[in-house]
Parts: sequence; C-alpha cells; structure tokens
Amino acid sequence: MPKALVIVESPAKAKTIKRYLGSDYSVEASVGHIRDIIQPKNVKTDKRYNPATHENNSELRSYGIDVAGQSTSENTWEPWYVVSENSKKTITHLRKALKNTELLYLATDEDREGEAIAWHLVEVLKPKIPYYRMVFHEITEKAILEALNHTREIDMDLVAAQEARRIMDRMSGFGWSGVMRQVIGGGASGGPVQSPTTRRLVERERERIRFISADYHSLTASVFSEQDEMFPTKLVEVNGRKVVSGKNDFDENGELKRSSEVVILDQEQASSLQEALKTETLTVSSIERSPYQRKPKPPFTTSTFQQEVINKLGGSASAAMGIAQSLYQNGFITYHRTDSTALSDQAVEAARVSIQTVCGIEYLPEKPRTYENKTASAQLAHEAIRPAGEVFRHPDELKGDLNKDQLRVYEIIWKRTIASQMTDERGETARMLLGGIVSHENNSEPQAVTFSASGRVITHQGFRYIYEETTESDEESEGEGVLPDLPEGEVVTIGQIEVKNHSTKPPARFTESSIVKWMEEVGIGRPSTFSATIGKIRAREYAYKEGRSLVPTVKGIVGTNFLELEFNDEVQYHNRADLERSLDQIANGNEQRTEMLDRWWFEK
DNA sequence: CAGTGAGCGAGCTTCCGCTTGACTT
Repeated sequence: MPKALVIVESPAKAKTIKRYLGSDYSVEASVGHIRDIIQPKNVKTDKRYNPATHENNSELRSYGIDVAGQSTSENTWEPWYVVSENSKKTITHLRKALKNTELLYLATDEDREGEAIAWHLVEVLKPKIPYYRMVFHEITEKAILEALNHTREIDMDLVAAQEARRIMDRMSGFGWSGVMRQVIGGGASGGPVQSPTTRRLVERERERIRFISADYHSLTASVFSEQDEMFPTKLVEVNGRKVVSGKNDFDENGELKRSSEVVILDQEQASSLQEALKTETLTVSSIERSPYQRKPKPPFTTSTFQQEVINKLGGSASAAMGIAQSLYQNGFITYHRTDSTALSDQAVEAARVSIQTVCGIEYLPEKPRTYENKTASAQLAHEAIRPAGEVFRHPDELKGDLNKDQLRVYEIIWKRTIASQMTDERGETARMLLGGIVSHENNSEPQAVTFSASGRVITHQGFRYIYEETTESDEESEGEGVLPDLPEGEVVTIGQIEVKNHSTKPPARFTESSIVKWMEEVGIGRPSTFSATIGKIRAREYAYKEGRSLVPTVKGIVGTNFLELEFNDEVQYHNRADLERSLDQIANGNEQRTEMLDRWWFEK
C-alpha cells in the first residue's frame, strides 16, 4: 500500500513522476482546476441561497459573487464555488486514493493558478491526514526527490491573488458581455482578454483604411572594379540629400517626414539620372568593415513555439498546440504550456552532447547559455519546451514513432533547443560609399551622387548551422555577398542600371502568429489561452481568417467602438499589465485582496 | 368590446485559466 498520495495537474506528468517515486507513492492528477465560481443562473437553486438575505444581492445574482458577505463593516468578496461538472469523477477518484494513504502532497504547478488548485483540493477533499505543498519546476528525478524534502505550506497570499484575478475576470467579462449583447445581440461576448485583442485587430484595420500610399523610385547599378569584380550598388544621395528608400521616410498620410533633408526620385528624374549615368564612373570614397555577432534565440515558450510553427509549417495556433499535446503525452517533449525559457541542468547537458555529436565541437561554447525572461507577467512554473529526457533523441530516430506533422514539429523543437546552446554566428559586414558627378545633356547643373554597397561575410555559422528563425516581415535581405577589397579612390565603371517603381503599402493585417506575439508582449492572455482566444474571436465572428490574415468583421468593429465608449480605460492594453502589478501586491502580502477589489469595483 | 402598448419579470447567455478526452461537423 502506498504511503503517500501526490496530486499534480496533468495526468501525463503523473505518469512520469510515478516512475521516479516508485511503489511507496501513488500519483494522481487533478486535471486542471476542479472548482469554479457558480453560474449566476444556478445561484437560486444552490443550497447556500437564502431568499431573506440574498434576494436583493445583485452582485451575487449577476456574478455568483457575494461582495458584501455576512460582515456589516466591510466587504468580504466571497465567490460561491462549485465543483465543475467535469471534475466530479476526478474528485471521487482522488477521495478513494486519499483513503489508503498516510500523507498528501499537493504538487500542483508553482504559479498563481496552481497554488489556487492546491487550496481548492484541500477545501474539497478535507484531508484528515497531514498534507504538504510540494513544488518543482522541472520533471527530473533529482528535482522531484528534492521537492519531496523541501515542502512548505500553501501560500494563502498567492491564492488570494488568484481569487482576485478570477473575480475581476468574471465581473468585467459578464459586464462587458452585457454591453456587447445590447449592441450586437445573440450570444455576443466581451472580456478583458478577447476584447483588447479584438480591438488591436480593429485598430490595425483603421490604420489600413486611413493609410495613404506614396510613390517613389529606386535606382540600382552594377559596377565593375579595375580587376573586373562586379557588385551591386544603390543610389543613396543626390546633392547631399538622402534618396527616399522606403516606408520609414513617409508618415501615415503618405507625406515625407523630413522633406528638407530627403529627395524623392520621380520617374522623370530617375530616368534622366539613369541615362546620364551610363557614361559616368564612380569613385570609392570610403569602406567600413565591422565585425558582427548574432546570438541564438532562447528555447521555446508557448508563444514563440506557436509563432514558429505557424511561420514554418503554416496552420493555426490551436493546430500547433494539438500536435504539441500529442508529443507531450507520449513523452517526446516537455510540457508545452509554459512562459519560461529556462532549461534544466540536465537539458543543457543533453543539448551540449547533441551539439558535439551533430554539429561538432567548434559549435560548443565554453559555458552554457542562460536566458532571462523578458515578459513581466511570466509565472515560470515550468521549463521551456524542449525534447524530453536526459538524452535528446535525434528526429531521424523517431521516424517510425511519429507521423509527419509530429516529426516536423519535434524537429523544430529539437533544433531550437540545441541552437539555443550553440555559439554565436560571427562575421563581418562591410559598407562602401562611392561618389560621382553626373552632367546632364540639357544645360542643367551637374549633380553629385552617392551610391552605397554592402556585404556580409560569415566567418563562423554558429547556431545557424542548424536553425534559422523565420520572421513574417518580408524585408528584402540584401548585401549577403562578398564585397571586394577596394582602396579609397579606386574608380569603378557602371554596368547595368535599373530603375524601379515602388509604392508604400499599408501595415499588414495581423496573423495568428503576430497576434500571439503581441498578446504575450503586452501580457494579455496566458500560454493555455492564446490559441483559445483566437478561436473565440473567430467563433463570435469578430474576425475571420482570409488566408493567414485575421480580418475584423463589422460585428468586431461595432463592438469595439462601443466598448471604447463605455469602458475606455479598461479596454486599454496596459490595463492587464497594471492589473498584474496589483495582483503581485496581493501575492506579496502588501495589500489585502478585499481592499484592492473595493477600489477596483467601487471607485471607477 | 376588441385591439394596442407600456411596463415588468423570468430565463438564457456571457468571463479567464487550468487540464483532457468525448463529442460533433
């Protein structure tokens, strides 16, 4: 008979931990949250309901939260919790497991939600045996055994912070949904995550509608050195004024930003320069070479994982998560809902071994790399997403075990993890300036022109040996070639001259990839909800997908307009980040949950 | 007297975040 019961959140995690702990322990899963705030429609039939005291309690009837509570002096903000329908079986199962043990370990994730789950488990199971809070941030034998020896009590401040978060989400969510239904009708909804996200799509659409395009021309010339080395150059200045070269030179009205310092080439000017340049030469005026280094990207969080899979393989955020789920449950990768870029010591070691065998010793830095998490809202309960185990299995070994999509996703995770521990890419960039004087056939003044050429030489590939991140921006990559080593003053002849017409494009619509990136940056949503939120926005018809783009609908636009009118401050993006700071104050014990909620609800 | 309209109340839905399967299109 097992001596202790360990409860974690995920069944797959339970299975792994069971292997480390042996027969003295039984390991079970809560399968996520087990209770939630009651649905308002069920309040009247709940056994806690008493018409005499609750009849006129409007917050309780509308939100399932008894704000005033029994106290006459101050608000107690008591949510009425009920066991979720899906969790009833789990609870029965856990009760049974609890009967046969002497100790209980609550090993839910060490973050705000995990702490709350641990507390809810105690509230529901009411254990008669000693129970301990046990935490770990990686599923390795060492980490688990250490965690067993360093238990603590449930952190009630952290639980209070979670409860405040839940209460605010319920009240603002149902509140905004009321407005959305008045405007749009049906099952329309609004909320502190879906509405700002929808609003971002709408704002981008407004920018696109407002956008005024501008035209300009570019002039490029291939030139030849005395040794007959050919390389491409680009016209950058005429008479000391910079030639307009892209959207950054224009404002959103299509007007030049610094019209006194720059010059637009129109068709006529470009052609006349083209004609006149045919008989001219250019002189090298300067050449600058400077070394550069590029660091690899950190290993995957949920957000960066979704972005990369969408950019490299196509598909949606939820499709990427579905594949990750199957890889996780079958033990190929670590947990896929995480906001941490940290790797366990064991994982770093595995990556370093892989680098040596797959890439070679010259790609192995002396010391392992560590990455700082940059998002303020990160909870850091897990590792980064990486291949599971003490030794990373090469994708080729898994061809028989995985289907095509799983294999491609595994390979991306494997490469990204290994690359994150590899050496920097190193090389040298070069920029050459060439000057000339152009005389025109008609009697107009001669013009001074400056051309530029750039090049890049990679001396050590580093992490790029194995991994290249794909970005959405379609900026033309130029100057990848080698620039000849010409002395200042060398004269070059001009070969082919090309004039191209360009017009500036409005900012692109968001894709699933770029909106997930934005959500993480501003701290809206969590790893478990990024893809669900996009799904919700589409299901409510606030936006639809056209190719990869997310296009807001009339419903989305009208709804956003009304929310901006009714709840302007709350739909501001920074609101969620501000809220996060308030929750930290509660979690750190610097403020009472009830004080913060009073201020939030009654002083607005 | 029949038809109309104001006013009221009941019932339904909605939030975010944590987990998987069991469902349907």
